[in-house]
Amino acid sequence: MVNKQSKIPIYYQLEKAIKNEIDKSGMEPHSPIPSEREYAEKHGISRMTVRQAINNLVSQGILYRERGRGTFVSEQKFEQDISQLTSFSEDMRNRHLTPSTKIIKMNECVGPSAAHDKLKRTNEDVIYEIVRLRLANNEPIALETIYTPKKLIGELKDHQIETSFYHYLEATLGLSIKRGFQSIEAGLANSEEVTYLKIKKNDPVLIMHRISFLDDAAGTPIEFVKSIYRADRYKFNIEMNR
Amino acid sequence: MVNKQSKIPIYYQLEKAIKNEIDKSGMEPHSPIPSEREYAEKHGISRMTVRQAINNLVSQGILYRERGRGTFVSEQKFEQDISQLTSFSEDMRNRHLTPSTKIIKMNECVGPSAAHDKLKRTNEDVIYEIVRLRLANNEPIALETIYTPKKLIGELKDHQIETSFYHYLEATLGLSIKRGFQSIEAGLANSEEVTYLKIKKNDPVLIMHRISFLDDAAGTPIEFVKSIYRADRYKFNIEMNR
DNA sequence: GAGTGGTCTAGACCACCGC
DNA sequence: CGGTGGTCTAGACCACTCG
Repeated sequence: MVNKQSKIPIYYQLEKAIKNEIDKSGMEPHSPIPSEREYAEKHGISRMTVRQAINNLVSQGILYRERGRGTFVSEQKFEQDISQLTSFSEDMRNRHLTPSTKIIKMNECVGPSAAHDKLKRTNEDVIYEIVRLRLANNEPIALETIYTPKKLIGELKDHQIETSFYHYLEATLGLSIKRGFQSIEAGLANSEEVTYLKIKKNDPVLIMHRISFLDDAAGTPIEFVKSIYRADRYKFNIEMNR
Repeated sequence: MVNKQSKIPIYYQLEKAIKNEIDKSGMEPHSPIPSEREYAEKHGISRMTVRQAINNLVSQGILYRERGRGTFVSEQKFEQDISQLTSFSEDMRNRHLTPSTKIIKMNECVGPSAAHDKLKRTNEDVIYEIVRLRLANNEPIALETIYTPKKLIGELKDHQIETSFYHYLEATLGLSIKRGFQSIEAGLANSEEVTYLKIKKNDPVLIMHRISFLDDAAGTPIEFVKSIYRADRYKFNIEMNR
């Protein structure tokens, strides 16, 4: 029930109440909720206020309207989760595979370099170069090179990057990643890649570049990554809206 | 100026008018637009109607509000446009290239086939198979095969698919595409691809598969596409959120 | 205090759907 | 036909910002 004396806006109370109703009473997708006029009368509020509550739920993808028919519970609640930035480890777990990591090498570099440029660092800044072999169910899938500024990461030990780098950034350092730009190309494996990925010379590979940015006002670049994926073991899946 | 007699909703007219104002008059980010009451008085409409127009622009990321201060032009206009489903033609224009198309062949097929399965069609349904060579600045970029159900598309003529298939679906047929699933792999060019794309045997290529769905309640599959991109001329760019 | 956006009311007419 | 959501009005009071 909504409380008209409360400082909390009525539309907001109603929004939460409707959401609760759907979750608790286990309403099926495509089943109708009461009409706007019913809600208005039941709570003794204006229909426009009811509409504001329902509008919010519609834009959250929880409800949908059909003119002349009514308002219904949506099927998919997570329209926002489309095309999410994921780490290799998360990606593999989504595919029901077990990720693991083998560190090939770790260097500290000063500029100038492409990585200094991409990460918007001065040439004096130290940047880690970390090369890791990524495996799924113990099969090599990708050879990955991460560049990340020491100033933001601090001293790095091997064991900290033996699992998920994203997890380390987020859980241990408390950094929050906001977004990233990826590009995906095709190419042929070079001799180093052939060795680590256990494929043949000139086998096709997917080449992924990514720059990720922190969720701060400046949108600070936090990592620049180049990954080489075995084409016979990996493909990118993307859901897109129009 | 809004027309109160028009069948087009006032809020929608105003929404477009404000958007135009911002684009045309080259308003800078963070500069204020007129207040809601000003718009209401100027057009002789209710403030609630003005709010509906502005709300839409806010949710599109074009404007932002600050309580007690006003409504302002946003910095980034296209937060929503992340990872958008785009046609080849749109994609090329975004890259400042001129797209063109050469139709290789067009068949009508009945099932069973993988396309019938993907498009959720019965074996009796006729499905178009359209093979097109896609060029940018007259250079071959991709060899594309589209499967689309005749039931939804109607009779197809060559000239209707010489430009953008999406444009034909949307502008001519009035179909609205909601979302699509894409996968991106790497592979080696086969002899047919070599010929059309003017590359060498065993050159690397990007293989893209896509299924797109209509914006109806059922989410009807409207196209299943396989595209082979020249790896030396094309890469996919994706912006992702976390 | 004047102006802004945020919330809310109590109506109204319309287009559309399903019976 | 009655019920639905879509649009719109002409007000109102509030919380907030700024000079």
